[in-house]
Amino acid sequence: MVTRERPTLEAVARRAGVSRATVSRVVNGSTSVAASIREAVTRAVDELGYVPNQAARSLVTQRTESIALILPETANRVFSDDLFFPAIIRGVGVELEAADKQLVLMMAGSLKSHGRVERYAVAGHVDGVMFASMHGEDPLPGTLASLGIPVICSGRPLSLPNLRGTQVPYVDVDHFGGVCAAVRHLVAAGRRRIATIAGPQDMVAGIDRLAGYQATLDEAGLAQHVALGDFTRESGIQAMRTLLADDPKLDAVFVASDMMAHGALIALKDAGRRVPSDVAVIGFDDFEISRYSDPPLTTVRQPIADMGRTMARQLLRLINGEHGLPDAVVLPTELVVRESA
Amino acid sequence: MVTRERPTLEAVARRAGVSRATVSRVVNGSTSVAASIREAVTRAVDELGYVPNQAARSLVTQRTESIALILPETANRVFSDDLFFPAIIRGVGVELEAADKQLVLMMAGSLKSHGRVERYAVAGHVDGVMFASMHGEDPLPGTLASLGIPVICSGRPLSLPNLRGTQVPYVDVDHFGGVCAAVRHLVAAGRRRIATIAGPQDMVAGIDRLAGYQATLDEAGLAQHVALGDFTRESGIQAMRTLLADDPKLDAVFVASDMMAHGALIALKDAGRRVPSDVAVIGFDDFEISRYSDPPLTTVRQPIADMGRTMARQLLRLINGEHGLPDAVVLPTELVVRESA
DNA sequence: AACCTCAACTTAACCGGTTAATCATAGGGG
DNA sequence: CCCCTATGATTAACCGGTTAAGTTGAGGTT
Repeated sequence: MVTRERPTLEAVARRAGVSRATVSRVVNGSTSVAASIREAVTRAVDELGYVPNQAARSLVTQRTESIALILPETANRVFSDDLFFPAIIRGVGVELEAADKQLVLMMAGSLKSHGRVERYAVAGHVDGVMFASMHGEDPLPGTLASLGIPVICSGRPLSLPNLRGTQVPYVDVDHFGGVCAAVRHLVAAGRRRIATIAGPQDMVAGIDRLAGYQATLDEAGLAQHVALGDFTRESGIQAMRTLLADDPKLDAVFVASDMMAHGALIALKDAGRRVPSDVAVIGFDDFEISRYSDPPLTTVRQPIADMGRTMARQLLRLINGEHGLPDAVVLPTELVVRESA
Repeated sequence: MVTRERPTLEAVARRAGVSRATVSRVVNGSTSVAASIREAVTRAVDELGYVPNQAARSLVTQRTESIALILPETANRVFSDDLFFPAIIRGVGVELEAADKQLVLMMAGSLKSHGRVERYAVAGHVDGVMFASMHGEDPLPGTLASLGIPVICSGRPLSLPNLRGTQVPYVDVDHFGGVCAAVRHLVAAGRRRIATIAGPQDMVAGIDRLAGYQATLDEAGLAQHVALGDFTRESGIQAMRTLLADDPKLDAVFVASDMMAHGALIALKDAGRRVPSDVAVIGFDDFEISRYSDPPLTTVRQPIADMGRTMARQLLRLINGEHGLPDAVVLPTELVVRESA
């Protein structure tokens, strides 16, 4: 294993018979270098296989060309996270690759890791930080932002008001609108006893989706039946059983996540109900598995990868010091009608 | 947005009334610093909120304290990748966090991105590189290794022999053993017409699993029926139909991935076969969804997160210059018996 | 008291780039 | 013919750490 010495600017300069500064200019594509010299330098670079040392470069430029993505590694991580984060990562990755930035992934659940993340960002190891759907009210984004570090969140952060004036910009999807479309679809189909399985009320996704359900039922003048779940399939099963016990004659249920919706389908089948004839079911997410459930699930599609891309784009702008960026970007959701409703 | 000046070593030194070198020693936990001085420095560090500048540090130490994980962003990415990579990432993340290293994620599919990855690694931006299950014969791991960069692969790399003597170490699971256990289970249950849906033959997972099937059937003196899939559910459906058409009386099928196994279940139901009474089905992966399929899937569990952890551990050792590391670590697989076989 | 040792600190060189300030040279204007 | 100005290169300072080499002084020897 030969740890071959890597050529430095100096070496290239000597070989090309010019100064370090000139080589630096050529490498960074500066104008005002004579064509002949430029060509000589380029040749030397190729011959030696020169690659700039990023550490040296960032030391002086104060830029690292990399971005951190923080994933919440919470105690109660749920399976659907494993369907959500890859899509986010993919979206982010595409956009960063185009901008030739690197993606640094960090998990942050414990307080200890919070410190780690903060120190890391503050140490100037990254040019900006993205947070993927935090649970609860996490102070970290605000803290970093108030330290002058470019930050963006996926999912509207909870408790925005009192962050000492530091508004953390975010990208989210239109939970509310999507749910309204879903519930109206149920109403329009003549359903009148429409229940919901809501998500955890410490997450925006949980809160907003429940709000959408409530608003639409109010609008239609129908009674509400709410059960709570935590986005897991198992909790969907439990919640569905509870709802059936409370109101055996319910004829539809809007479920705040696909994973819970699958749980609901299982519970309904166990209870001898047919979907959609007895009970209509609509989920939220449009994960791939929902195309293959029994019956295929009608659901609200959220553009997850797009969220990742948008986050990355916004953050890059922030880093470039662009002004007048929106505090919030809300991407549209869309009702995908299959067979369950 | 106040981009507050970060304090430097110099500032801390002035405040504590000592030299930069002394502060550096304290920060790095060197011995041979008087307790009183150490305490004064620590206080200054706290008061100023000093955090070392990583760029400056790596410039001299030639270490970045970060590790790259390369994911293949192939044209035909399949859904099961989204179940596989998060687990790998989680495993890797846990191990790196414990070692206080950072994880840099890179996608590498196109040739262009190959160059990007190579340049990045060569630029000394990371201390080592991990490759997650590459498709086909990818020269990149070998290239980097021969450049003296610590490298490790998840999944035995194809075409090892001719890499100019550079053997790339890897971590893999015991595909062969797992499949043997699965197929023997079928044989022991009295199944005699055992088909298989194999994975793509340009991936070790595809190749080894087919080999396991073939070896076990040889051993049992049974005839082989092979159909090929590409690890997608859709291809599982197709392959199962083909197998049924070829041999309507088959009584078992080993499927090389859970996702394809679900496809097979769908196709079998469509064809009016009951599982497991008519046809037994065994998959490979043990993804969470397989606990909830209809019927719950008997499958071979592979410890994916463990693979990530092991990869990270091995790579860290490699980076630390430990000798006598095994070229290969093969983790055990385990048959999980549910209801489909 | 002079000398040596050794622990603990400081000095200064260095890592590999960027870039402001400086300098050389050729061309144009008076 | 001389001076001034561009143009394009070089010089050198700097980024913020680490660490080898050098300095200082307290304590132990003889």
